[in-house]
Amino acid sequence: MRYPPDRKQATRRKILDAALTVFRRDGFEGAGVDAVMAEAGLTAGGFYAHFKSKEALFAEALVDALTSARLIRGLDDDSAVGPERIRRIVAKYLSPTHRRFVTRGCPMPPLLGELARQNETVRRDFETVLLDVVGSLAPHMAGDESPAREDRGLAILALLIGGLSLSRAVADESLGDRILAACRNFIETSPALAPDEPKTGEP
Amino acid sequence: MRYPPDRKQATRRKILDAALTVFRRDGFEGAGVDAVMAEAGLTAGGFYAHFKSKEALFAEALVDALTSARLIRGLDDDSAVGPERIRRIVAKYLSPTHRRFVTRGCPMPPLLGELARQNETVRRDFETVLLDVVGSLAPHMAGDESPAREDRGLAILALLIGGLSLSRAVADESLGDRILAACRNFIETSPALAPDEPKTGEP
DNA sequence: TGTACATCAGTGAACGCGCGTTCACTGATGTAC
DNA sequence: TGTACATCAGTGAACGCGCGTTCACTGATGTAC
Repeated sequence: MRYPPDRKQATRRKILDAALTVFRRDGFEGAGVDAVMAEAGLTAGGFYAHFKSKEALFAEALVDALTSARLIRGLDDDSAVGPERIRRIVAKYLSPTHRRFVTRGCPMPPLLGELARQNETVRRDFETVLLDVVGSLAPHMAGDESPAREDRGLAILALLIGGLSLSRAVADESLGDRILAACRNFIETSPALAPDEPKTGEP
Repeated sequence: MRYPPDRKQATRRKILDAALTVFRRDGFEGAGVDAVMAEAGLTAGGFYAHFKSKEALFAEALVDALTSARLIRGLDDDSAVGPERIRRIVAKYLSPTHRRFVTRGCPMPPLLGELARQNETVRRDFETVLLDVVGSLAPHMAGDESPAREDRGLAILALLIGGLSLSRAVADESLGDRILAACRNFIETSPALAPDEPKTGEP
């Protein structure tokens, strides 16, 4: 190789990161290739040396983001195990801070609606990472049976996404925070975080 | 008045209905004024005799849809009262049928992400109807205190929206159905539908 | 070390296209007498 | 009842604009000797 591939790889990464920022802020249809490249400090023409199309970029950026989703995988909370870990993830996910910083937050709330309109290939890629994320959540769920814990993981994920989406869609910020608190509380009092035994009296 | 206003009003309604169909299917940015008017059996030019802009149409269509949201208000289940009513709404909302028919379903899952990017006026309009919807849900919630019941309504709504959104974003339909079932089950076992007393042994 | 040449990531102008919006018009529906 | 005129909802062509994509090019980074 006459030319160091590291350089090109680094630019590709920059585009991928820029894409995530811009997509989360303006949506997939709302964000232009120009805007993404400008965010990466480049011009639009060079884009096609790295990606086949805007659609291909979207798929890869989304998968990339979820693959290394520190927040939702609880990577910063790995000291905690079991329900306590879920609790911490939920607290961070449904926080006013996360509500405010769309650009650096979870890509699912701003993009899930548009994703549902994408072709099957993109959605299959997403599906794979999603199951992987749930798989990293499940072991910490209360309960014995493995499929039930995964299902609870899916439900909690749905609640996180729906709650954050709702809180961002309303105009009043304090209502937004109230929605977040309501969702946090709902999870807190759910059996997903309760002690294992289903039928025990109070101590 | 020389010209019957009923005729114009009827056309306006047709555009509003068409808009909802097209917006739910293609999103706000994805749907063109041409497509909306075609769906209504009209041509694009006539649009501006009814609405100031595409954005104004979006706001009005969304509010209109939620104002008369039969499904989520449980208007077809008014025989049931209390938790049983919530149960029925949830079962319908998180059903494979609802997952499949985006075009005639709740407008929030496909449009919430884009709504969060709209200006404050639109979001304030949405906020008002949202609180009204929650207000129609709350009285049927388990529990005594009124604000707590509203909060549970908000959380359940978030879970409905998130669950349906997730189920539509994955490629595999059976996984979609599994997500729905997981969310239904999560609500079913939550204290929101449980009997009032927090500390009672089994009968 | 120095010079000539090769590579290729990134530039920027150009393309065709579809969008939201405007506007002169048409023709069906009404009123006047 | 019939004829002339007025209204105005809806048409369809046109507009400027920004989009995704293409492509001839440039110039920095490398190799050859």
